[in-house]
Amino acid sequence: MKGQVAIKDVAAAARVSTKTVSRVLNGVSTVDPTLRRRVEKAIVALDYVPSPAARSLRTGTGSLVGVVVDAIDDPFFSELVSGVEDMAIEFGLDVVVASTRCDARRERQQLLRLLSQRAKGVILAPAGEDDSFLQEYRSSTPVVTVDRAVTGLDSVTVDDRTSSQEAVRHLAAAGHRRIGLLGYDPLFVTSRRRREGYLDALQEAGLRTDELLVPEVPFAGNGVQLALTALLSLSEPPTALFLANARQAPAVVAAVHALGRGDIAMVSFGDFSLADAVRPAISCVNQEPRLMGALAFQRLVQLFTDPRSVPEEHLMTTNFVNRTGVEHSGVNG
Amino acid sequence: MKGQVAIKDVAAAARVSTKTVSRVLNGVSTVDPTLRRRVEKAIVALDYVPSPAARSLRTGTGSLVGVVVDAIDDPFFSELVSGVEDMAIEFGLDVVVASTRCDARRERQQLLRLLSQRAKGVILAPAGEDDSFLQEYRSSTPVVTVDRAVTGLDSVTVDDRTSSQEAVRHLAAAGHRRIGLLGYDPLFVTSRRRREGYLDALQEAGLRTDELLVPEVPFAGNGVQLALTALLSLSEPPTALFLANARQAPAVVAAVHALGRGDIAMVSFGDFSLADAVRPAISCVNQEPRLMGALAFQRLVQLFTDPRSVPEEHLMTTNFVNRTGVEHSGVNG
DNA sequence: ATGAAAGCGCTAACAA
DNA sequence: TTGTTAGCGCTTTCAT
Repeated sequence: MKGQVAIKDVAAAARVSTKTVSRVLNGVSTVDPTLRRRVEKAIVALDYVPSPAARSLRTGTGSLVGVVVDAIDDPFFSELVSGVEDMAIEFGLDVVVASTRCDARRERQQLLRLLSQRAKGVILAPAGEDDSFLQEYRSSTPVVTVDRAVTGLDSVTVDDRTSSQEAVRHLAAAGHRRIGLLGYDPLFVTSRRRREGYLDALQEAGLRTDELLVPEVPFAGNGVQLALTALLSLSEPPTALFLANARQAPAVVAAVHALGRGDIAMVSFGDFSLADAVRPAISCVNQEPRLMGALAFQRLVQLFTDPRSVPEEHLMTTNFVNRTGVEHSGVNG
Repeated sequence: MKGQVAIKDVAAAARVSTKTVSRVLNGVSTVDPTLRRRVEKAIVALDYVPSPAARSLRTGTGSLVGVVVDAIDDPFFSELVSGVEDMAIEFGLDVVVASTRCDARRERQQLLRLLSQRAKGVILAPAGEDDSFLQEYRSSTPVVTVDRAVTGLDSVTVDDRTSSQEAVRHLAAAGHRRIGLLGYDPLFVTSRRRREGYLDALQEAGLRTDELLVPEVPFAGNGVQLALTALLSLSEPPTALFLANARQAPAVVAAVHALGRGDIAMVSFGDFSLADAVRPAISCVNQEPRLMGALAFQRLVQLFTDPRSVPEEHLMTTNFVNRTGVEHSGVNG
């Protein structure tokens, strides 16, 4: 518990040099089994724990992995972080979290902090558009991007466009002809892709598109409610909504219910708690954020051993959780 | 960006000693303004960033703050962590997250990791019952406990008993005479306190207590569904439920709806997403996890300067979010 | 296969 | 007020 014991104490106790202890610690195979045994015994006896600081100072890289996301209290990202942590613990690495609030400046600041901490690697949900900064950053620290891809970097993302098309297709198949898209923020690639998928589905179903049904809603802030009421007061209001932003989805659902418009069908990109409990139940594109985190971490580990490997853009498949029938089992709806 | 510049480079550029640079860095006031200026200029010019590793090695303490909680993907804790992070960023500290999964061994392991990292302080939601370990730990690292108190340690918690009483009182006032308590796990202090508050409210309303209405549900795992169906199949089933565990609350709500029993009134300890959107809407005891995190951090900062100050048990007030009327505005219910 | 010595970047003592 | 020296705990030459 004291943590005062240093490598030299272990060396003394095992009557070897500090270097031999170091070798044992790092699993160097060219150590005499007898000595190794002595060292291991001394380590246990003294309750020795190596100092990450000293190691980091010497080697230039430590046992910290950074996870930089929009916000850790966003369920999508908190699950993702949890997935990362589960993996990290297996590799004996610690997870430093940092949120960007979708602010490029803050993102930069957080990344630089991690750089000064000599983080061993970074998992990042990129907010800024400044790719050149990331490219340069990448040259000193392995980076794997999640949720949103950046060309030239490793990434783990989902196929936003196709998944969205599939989701909207369900609404069209249910007979809806006026389908709104709520949560479109052109600032984000994902958002733009989801809009494309939405348009694909409309075209596929032979429905005409209508700009009025796709209001722009800033990702941050709570303009969703406004956009929703605007949508509903159109002369030809939508009968169904595609919620393209998992973060805002619960707010929209709540607002829809508060307005007493439970008749409006909704499908969401990204699952969320109680999506199956509201009436009517809400079908979702399931992104599996936890798995996304785990995959990103695995890729990061590969980059540790092979930092110059050619960037991989891993596309995860999504699965559509259809809750169309669910509404009939309740007493409501 | 290179991060290769060390203090000696700055010293050379400013034509002072490294110690003077160090003084400027640490805001020591006894530095000649002229020299200070020169140093600051050099720092900017060289884009110098101090090495936390070296500093930590030398001083024995670094810029890392640990947050050890049950699970970071639990909305309560992810909000709490977010509150901590917001504060930490202001103090130039980094946040390391670690989850315990309510496992005492894992908690211990995570705490020891943070110890070896020489974390400057730890915010902990204690899972283990081994207080003596924590007391000893405390002697080397400042610790502030959240959600659950440990005697002898600083803590930020809510008044579980009184808050629960208030919540259950609302159910009694609505005319319910058979009120169940779901989510009781005697392993946790909070859980026991909430049960007490529940009993207080029953007594206050002159309702008889019934052990059958308070099934024990292990905190981890998903025995809630089973407990729920057991409750509902009693000869005298409850007409209302007090959900004492925010984590399981959404699952219970979903199950209740899946069973088509939207007629059952529910009140939850801890607010959750869409509690206002389900029908009937669910009133909640609001714990303000984000504020809890911020307060814990503030206390931690005090402990940095005064590590031997007498432990404070900060009790946060909760506010009851009454959504009783909400159910009438929807088309359902 | 093992060890001695140097040094990573910083700050605590001490000296000037 | 400022600088010099030493050393935090580890790993990396380089010698043995």
